[in-house]
Amino acid sequence: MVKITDVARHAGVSPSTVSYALSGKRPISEETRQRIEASIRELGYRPHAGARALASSRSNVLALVVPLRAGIHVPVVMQFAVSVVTAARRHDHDVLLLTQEEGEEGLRRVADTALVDALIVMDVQLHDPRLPLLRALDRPSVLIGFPAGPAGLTCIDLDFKAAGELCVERLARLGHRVVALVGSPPEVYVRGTAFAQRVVEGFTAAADRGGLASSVHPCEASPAAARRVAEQLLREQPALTGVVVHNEPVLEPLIDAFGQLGLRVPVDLSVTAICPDELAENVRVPVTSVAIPSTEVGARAVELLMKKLGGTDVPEATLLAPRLTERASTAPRTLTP
Amino acid sequence: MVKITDVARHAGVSPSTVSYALSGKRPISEETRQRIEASIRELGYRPHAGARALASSRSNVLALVVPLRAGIHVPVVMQFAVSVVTAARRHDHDVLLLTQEEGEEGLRRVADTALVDALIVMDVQLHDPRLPLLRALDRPSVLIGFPAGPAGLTCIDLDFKAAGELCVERLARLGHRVVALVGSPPEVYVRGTAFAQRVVEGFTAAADRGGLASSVHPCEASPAAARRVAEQLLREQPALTGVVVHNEPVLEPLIDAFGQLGLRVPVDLSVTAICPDELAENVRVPVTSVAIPSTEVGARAVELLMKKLGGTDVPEATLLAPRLTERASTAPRTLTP
DNA sequence: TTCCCCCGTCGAAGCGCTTCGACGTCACGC
DNA sequence: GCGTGACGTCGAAGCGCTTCGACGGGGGAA
Repeated sequence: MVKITDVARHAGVSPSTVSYALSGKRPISEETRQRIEASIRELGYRPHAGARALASSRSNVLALVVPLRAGIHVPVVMQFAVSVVTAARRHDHDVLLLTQEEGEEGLRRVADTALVDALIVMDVQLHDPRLPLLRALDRPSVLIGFPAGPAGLTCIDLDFKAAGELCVERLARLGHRVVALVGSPPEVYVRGTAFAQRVVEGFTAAADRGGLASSVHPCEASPAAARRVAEQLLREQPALTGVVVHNEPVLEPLIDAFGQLGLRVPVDLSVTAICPDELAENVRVPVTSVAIPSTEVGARAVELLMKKLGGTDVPEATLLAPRLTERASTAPRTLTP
Repeated sequence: MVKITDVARHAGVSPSTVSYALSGKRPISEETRQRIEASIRELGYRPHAGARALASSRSNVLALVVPLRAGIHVPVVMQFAVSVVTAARRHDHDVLLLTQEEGEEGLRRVADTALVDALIVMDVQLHDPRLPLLRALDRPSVLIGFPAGPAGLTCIDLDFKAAGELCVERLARLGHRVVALVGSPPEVYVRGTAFAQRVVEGFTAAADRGGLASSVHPCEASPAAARRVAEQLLREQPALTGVVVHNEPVLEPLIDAFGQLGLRVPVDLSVTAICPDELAENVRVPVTSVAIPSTEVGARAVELLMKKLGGTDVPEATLLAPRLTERASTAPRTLTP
């Protein structure tokens, strides 16, 4: 293994000079720097991560805690993880993958052993048991999602409430007066996943504001459940013409079910969704949707963390404005005379 | 921060004794060990990962390289990643997440800086540019998937060839004489992804062996492409009664398309698939399938790596036998008189 | 009883890097 | 012309842990 002393000897300088040339923490003459860089290349030098971490008390590793639970859409998680890794690399950091399963103990472990410098936590619950720990930890963290009491924490997410509102407003502007929300599986609400609830809030608020009749229907992530919900909607709200879907796996089955029940999208029924663009585009009828900007959230989370590591203050809350893309699943309400 | 010397003082022993008590590399009397463990708990001691890595030249971190490409089924990757993390934790290791994008340079970096002790590489291509590097690296690695020349490497995967055979044999036993394989998107074959090709090999070999008429059809991952393939199959092989699908996103759309073309599954057409059980179970018609055992592959990959790290020899190739689960999509061929 | 060896523990020497203080040199201002 | 910084570099002191060699003591073999 080639070490910093080898480089130093080869370049005719002291090890500390090599270190400073690498870190830029002290001025080094252009000429010396060139010589050092040449030696590094020639010898193929790579600083030892452990030694560096020990001496500098910085590991240049971020922890990313991913959820495993039922009812969350896996591709979104993956896309998010990839964007975190990519963003982290831009800042010369790596990413350690932790599962939710490890829980608080896992967070404490990687933080206390100085394995990581900072943490990103996904799938935050309204009353997440990890919150006190994250507040107490000496390492900065960023949460994806908003808990009930976000004070003292840094949180970022799509503004799901605004997303819910946006979907309803879109339908209202198209003339729809009776709308329904097909939401996440019941267990997601039961455990208090913030984003699911916020969609409901936004949906309901916008419907009330606009004087629309509305209802909310949690739905299991199966085609059969989708079918049941479709039947129920028809039975209970025969005047229904607008549906908002916030449940990825059910989007396509639901549209199919409506079709089989004699409701054509968008002729008889307009559908909007909150889901990844990729999904919205690949349904039989491309769906007007608010995108889940996982890539942007991931990148922004890393930026926030880097600022915090650098000692800069960052806002406690970052809400990304929803953007709705018009596709083929929405149309003005057909007025029945 | 509480360090090993603090624990040592508190327990009335020397730091080295604490270290040995922790690692078990030298015998420590039961009584002393108890005292040390009590001190550790009381003081909340956690060994500093960097210091440990520096002194022991073991970071206790594994690198996991995940693919990002088109045509691979994301939930499988995620499930695999989670199983690697879980298995690694059982061996007191953590997992560093790398993206394919980082390429060879990324592998070299984490290996040469001693950030990781070993590597797991997913989505190996037949002529993967990373192979020479992996052979040359001083750290052990395990590949998920088999390249063209696996000598000197440790590889593990589902036996996709056997899986292809199994699907055909099942159809043959049910009396089907004309079969087709709907495979991965063309680009997957173009770039030489081994597992896709092996399915084709197995499929073709078994069909030939059984004297079945067969054809192979790569297929884009979109409902429209599925529909086109279905139409093409009907046109070109009117006697077709058995289909093997190795393309997750297309499984359901394909069955739908057949339905719309007047072919009922399994009455007119038997379908088997190679895909995650979770998907096979959630199609309109639950599909008889060979599962992709991502969880098992992940866990086994970690075990292999641990053995290699421990100096034990491991087999170069580990092929997991395919297992077919009978569901509703297969039936004996209806003999037309 | 004596010798030897093994058990349990200690002390010290690093692992490879960063960082702090120090020092010489040069340019600039007064 | 001399003080005063700033610049560029060096040496040494760790960072917290593991590990090697050593050593005292006790038990078994001879």
